Amino acid sequence: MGCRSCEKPKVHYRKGLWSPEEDQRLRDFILSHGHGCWSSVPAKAGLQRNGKSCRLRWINYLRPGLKRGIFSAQEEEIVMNLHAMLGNKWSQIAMHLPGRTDNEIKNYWNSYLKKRVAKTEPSKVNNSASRSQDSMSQSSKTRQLSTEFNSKHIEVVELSSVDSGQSLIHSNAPNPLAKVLFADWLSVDHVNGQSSTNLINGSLSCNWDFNSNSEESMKPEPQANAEFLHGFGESNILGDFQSQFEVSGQSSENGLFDILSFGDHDVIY
DNA sequence: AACAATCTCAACCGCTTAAGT
DNA sequence: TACTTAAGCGGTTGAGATTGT
Repeated sequence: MGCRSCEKPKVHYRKGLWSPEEDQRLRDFILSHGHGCWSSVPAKAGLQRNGKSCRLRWINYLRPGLKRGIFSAQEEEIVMNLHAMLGNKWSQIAMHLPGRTDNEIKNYWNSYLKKRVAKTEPSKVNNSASRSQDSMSQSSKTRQLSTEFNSKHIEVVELSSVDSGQSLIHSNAPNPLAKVLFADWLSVDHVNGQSSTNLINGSLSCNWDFNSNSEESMKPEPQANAEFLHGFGESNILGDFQSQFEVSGQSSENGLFDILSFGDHDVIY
């Protein structure tokens, strides 16, 4: 992973909250060039931030596909159930909540859900995260997690391997390209038949049906597609990717595009 | 109205892991 | 094989907002 091309200029990095200008610079840069090596992004984008800060800002705030706003009851339930099974594995929990970041889930848990759960079932909370549970009950519990977001179906990956400490994500040799691709867009990287995204002959298809009564379900920004997929330009992934989605020319005020709708919670960029 | 307490959430920190040299 | 470095993750912090007194 070492990246020789990454310069390390001795600059005094800015800290603290990001200004709208910084956001715009970072967003513009990544959408047109991709992030590549994060440590080189600040210099190239003209930002006085370190790469880590840029990466975090992108992932938690600027990245297309992020769903902001309050958690739905279904999302809450998913978080609580997954936390009961996984503990503080926020990134794994986030995989099952498209558009939510691990940071967001973590904050939501710490500020709200933890207290709520503690109030309702104190004894259960104390034990749940650290102790393995009956695998059969976990399995059935997991199936209950197949959740509908206001009639829009999301199938949650089965968690039957949690007891043994195995990865939550079923790995039927997923294509790493597709994995990165979707992880970048949506933090969803379970790319097998159990999940909502499928890998077919090296290309990526999307079966999400969050919004079956509209055409808004998946609309990656067209120009960003090509540039955003840094390092993937020579594969056929891009073409496949583009062909899978109906590309909309509609843009929002800030120059980005509607990507997803989740029931009542439309995501606007 | 003023202050304190509490809450929220963006961002930082430090550690671990993976991969390049 | 050891070293280096980027990326990822979870814990923590702190500023601003909100609520209570």
